[in-house]
Amino acid sequence: MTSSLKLHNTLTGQKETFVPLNPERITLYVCGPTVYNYVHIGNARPVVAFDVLFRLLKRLYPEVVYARNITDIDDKIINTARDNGEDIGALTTRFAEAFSEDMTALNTLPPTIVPYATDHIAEMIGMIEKLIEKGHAYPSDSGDGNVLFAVQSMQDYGKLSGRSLDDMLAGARVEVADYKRYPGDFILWKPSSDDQPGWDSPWGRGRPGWHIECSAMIEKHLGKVIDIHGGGQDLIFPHHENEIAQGCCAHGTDYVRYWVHNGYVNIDGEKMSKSLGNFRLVRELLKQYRGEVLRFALLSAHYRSPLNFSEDVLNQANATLDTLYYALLGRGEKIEAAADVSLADEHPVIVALKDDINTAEAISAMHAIAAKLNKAEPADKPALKAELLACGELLGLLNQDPTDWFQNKGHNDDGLSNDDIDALVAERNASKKAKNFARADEIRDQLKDAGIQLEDTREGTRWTR
RNA sequence: GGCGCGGUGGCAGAGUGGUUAUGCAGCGGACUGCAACUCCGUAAACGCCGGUUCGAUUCCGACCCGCGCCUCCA
Repeated sequence: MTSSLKLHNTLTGQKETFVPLNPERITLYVCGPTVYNYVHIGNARPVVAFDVLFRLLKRLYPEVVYARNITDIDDKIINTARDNGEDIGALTTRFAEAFSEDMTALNTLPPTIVPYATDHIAEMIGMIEKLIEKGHAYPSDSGDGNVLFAVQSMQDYGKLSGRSLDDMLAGARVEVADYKRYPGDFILWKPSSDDQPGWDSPWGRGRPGWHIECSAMIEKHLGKVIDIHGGGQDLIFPHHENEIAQGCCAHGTDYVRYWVHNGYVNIDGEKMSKSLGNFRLVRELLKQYRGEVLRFALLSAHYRSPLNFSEDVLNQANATLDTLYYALLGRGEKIEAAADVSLADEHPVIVALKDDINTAEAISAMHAIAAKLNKAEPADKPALKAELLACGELLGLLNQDPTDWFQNKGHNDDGLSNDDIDALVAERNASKKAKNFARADEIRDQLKDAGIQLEDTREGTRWTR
């Protein structure tokens, strides 16, 4: 009997055994970006975390359909385009591409489906009509073109975020507006002025509210009820709460079986956010650190814990990856990874990941394999190397050639080409042979000052940058 | 005000009612012309106060501190 996948479900606050609706076809949806600027490392956390879940699910089940949307209609987009004097379509295309590039640099697999909100306006309108029909939504009484969801029409509204309507109003931060019958009601459709993008609808020319696109795209691509819906904790309320309201009330069914939310990336103990301005763009970080370093840093803590982001964390991630890549590189001998090695169902790394995606535990297990690999007899190395690589594959790590890892750290600020270095290394070896250790050490120090380390192995000298 | 989360060794970060997390950094040793890598060994922690228990970092309660959501936000 193999252990089963367990996931923390925000709906119950418990770690639960994952029981799919249909074990032949797993459905996963993760909220993607609203494309009006570059994403920061906090935005990248769910993408990387759920990429690991996607990889794990693919290992455990025959088919996994993973959808991650692009929200390309939103007031922030409209405002940014106006400020830039840029066409909205050009803006959203530009940042959707940038997002895709950044996430590729973090070695995330492309989702099965990347639906765009503006390709699903008809589905959204259809869903809103259904909600009105069933008495869960209404066009505003003033006839101004707004359509609202009536939260009081839903028995257990607030169950995901664990709050009652009374609690929410007590916060006194809900927007009271005269087009709402109840202050907690939220917008499904809003009118557009002539200079704003809009689509014809039964309620006049307008555009969708924030939450409806996810519900409509989930129904179209994954079904009325899906297995797993992921996202950052800050989406629990109102976004996911409202998605539940829309999905459950429109379909008269459940909406999502397992809600999975990742914790924040913090800076100096505070949440990284666009509004606080304390964010670090993935794009900027990639100039200084390789994508794998960023990915490793994001995976070094459990996905639900806060992750304090700092230079220190990134440097440690880099050093730790060095250790793992050294094991793959070997002590100068060539190690060919054995072919056709697959991890046992109860392999420590798989067991760790099945326990609510415990990546820290999985990485620890990888270190154990690396240590074994370092110590192993030559005959045992190919299998261990293959095992370590297979573990890395599950986590989306260690997919580079070890020599490249050490020689191409991405920042060649030493001004030396690989050929220059090879020439100096050759000169040093000649000096060593002539017992001219002073000159040999001089060369090594010179290279060291340039950030290049030398290692003398039985198979010759190798260098790392 | 309502609801919720967390405080682990220098740093990062898992986990557990009683025996090592793990990694980075440190220290000692082996290897090396000297290094680096690797190996062997080593030190160091569970916010504070009570309670339950033979025994608590792990369970319960209070307290202190930090953070988050209730508004756009991954």
